[in-house]
Amino acid sequence: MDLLASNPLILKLEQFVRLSFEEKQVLNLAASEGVRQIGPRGDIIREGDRPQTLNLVLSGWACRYKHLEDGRRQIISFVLPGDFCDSHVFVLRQMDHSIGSLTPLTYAQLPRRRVEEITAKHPRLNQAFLWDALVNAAIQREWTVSLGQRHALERMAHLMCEIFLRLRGVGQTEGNSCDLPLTQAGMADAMGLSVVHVNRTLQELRAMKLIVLKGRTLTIPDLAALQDAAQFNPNYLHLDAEGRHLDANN
Amino acid sequence: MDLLASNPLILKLEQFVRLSFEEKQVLNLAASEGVRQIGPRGDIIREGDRPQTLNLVLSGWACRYKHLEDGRRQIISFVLPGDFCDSHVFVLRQMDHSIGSLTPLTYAQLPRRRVEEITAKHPRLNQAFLWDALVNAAIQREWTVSLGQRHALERMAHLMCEIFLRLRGVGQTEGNSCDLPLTQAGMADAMGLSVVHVNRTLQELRAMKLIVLKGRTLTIPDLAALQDAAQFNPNYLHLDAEGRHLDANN
DNA sequence: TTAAGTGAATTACATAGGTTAAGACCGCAT
DNA sequence: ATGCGGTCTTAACCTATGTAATTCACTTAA
Repeated sequence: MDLLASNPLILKLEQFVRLSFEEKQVLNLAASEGVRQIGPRGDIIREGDRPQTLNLVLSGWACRYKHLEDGRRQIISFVLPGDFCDSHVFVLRQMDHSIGSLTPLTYAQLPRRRVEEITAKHPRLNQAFLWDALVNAAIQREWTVSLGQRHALERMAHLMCEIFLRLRGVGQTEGNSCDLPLTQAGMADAMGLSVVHVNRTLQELRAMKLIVLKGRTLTIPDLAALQDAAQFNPNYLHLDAEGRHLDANN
Repeated sequence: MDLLASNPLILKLEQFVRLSFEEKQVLNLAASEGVRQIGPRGDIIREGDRPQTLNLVLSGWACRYKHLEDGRRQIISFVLPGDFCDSHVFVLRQMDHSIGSLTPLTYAQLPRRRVEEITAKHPRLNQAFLWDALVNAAIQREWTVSLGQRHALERMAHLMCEIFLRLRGVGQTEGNSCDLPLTQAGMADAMGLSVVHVNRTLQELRAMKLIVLKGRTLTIPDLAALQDAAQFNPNYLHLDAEGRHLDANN
């Protein structure tokens, strides 16, 4: 397995800090232990669980979600390759939400002790994990803005910009295309819209030539145009080049 | 100043971990240095800023918010007494949102070095700060659920349950009443509703006898009933008694 | 080869919530 | 006391989005 070149966690963190060879080795080792697989529509963790491991997604998509009592469901965020399922959970008693797979999923299950060991020995990795957690918080804030203020069309366009850029950061895009393994029902749960309206909105985005969506493949012919339609400002992803200030000493 | 008894940060953190006398002293000292005041409707930090200090709210309310280009505005979260304005910001380059005061505000401005010193010397405080940050993330996730799935009435009821419980945790309630220094326009910006609809919804909550709202005082005659109306489950605030497992050794 | 299941698309209709506008109320500065 | 700006309230009307139901395409499984 050629993890050295393709470990999505490394690719992601290197958007923030250049890692030393040793640090990369540590991450690769971690990502090769305790690897699990599950099919689509499975739960990795359920609300109420008290996980003693940290899960790192290596390939496939998952999502955080929460059900209301009457069956309504909200997808809270997408967990993409290179993302942790439950960073720092050890501090809280129980999960306050569930995490489920949207596609077949490969993930590494790291025991608590292993995580603590890595962060203790490698302060810069620890720093990078913190950066990652802060970016996730920023994404969650941006979802608040989308759900609160953006109309259906803007909201969908915004989500697609975000997903495309996040996937690009972990080497999962090809040109202006990427995978979008979401059903319209999935999009609906994520955006707080009905399935019918998701469909309408998708048609509209297609008619405007802002997206091409065939099967599970999303193509964005003109990213700048899509960003405009979404009022998308990438600052919250904190990918600014200036972020690369913590150079490794190798 | 009798901070020992009333420092809201200490009150909040002690919901999670019992602090030693020394740890409390450290927090009190921090909260008494560099104290600032500003009036209502001022900005403490603006999107794009690169803060070199950490602000701790001692009294009054603030909010995180973001503007869209056409003037729409979303309040992303409320910053209450005992809350940090910008935890861990040092890691990110720039603020991706602004923080403004909703009332006259007192806050302590801690220089970066001071914060790093405290977390380095007092691991349990560091742990408690982490708990706090994780609870904030959980609150943000719950807002995602509210904005995505809950109808206006549930959403308003939910917000009021949350605010009441958060304020109770820092000793800012009296019986079943608390301060609610929000205009209806403020609520609208927070809940993604129009002012008119906030007004309608408030009338409805009043008619159902779920809340009494006079001036800036909110009274909740029957918290359980309000929670029901909101489908409110407090688990995401992580206040479970079991959380008190990290007892101090004093 | 069919049957069953899932996802996409489309139509007709219903409604929660938005918009605009106008009064009423209240504190405050002159 | 007067006027003024902020806030709340209400009304009339409008629209973005939801609901329900149907059809079509495609896959899988027997």
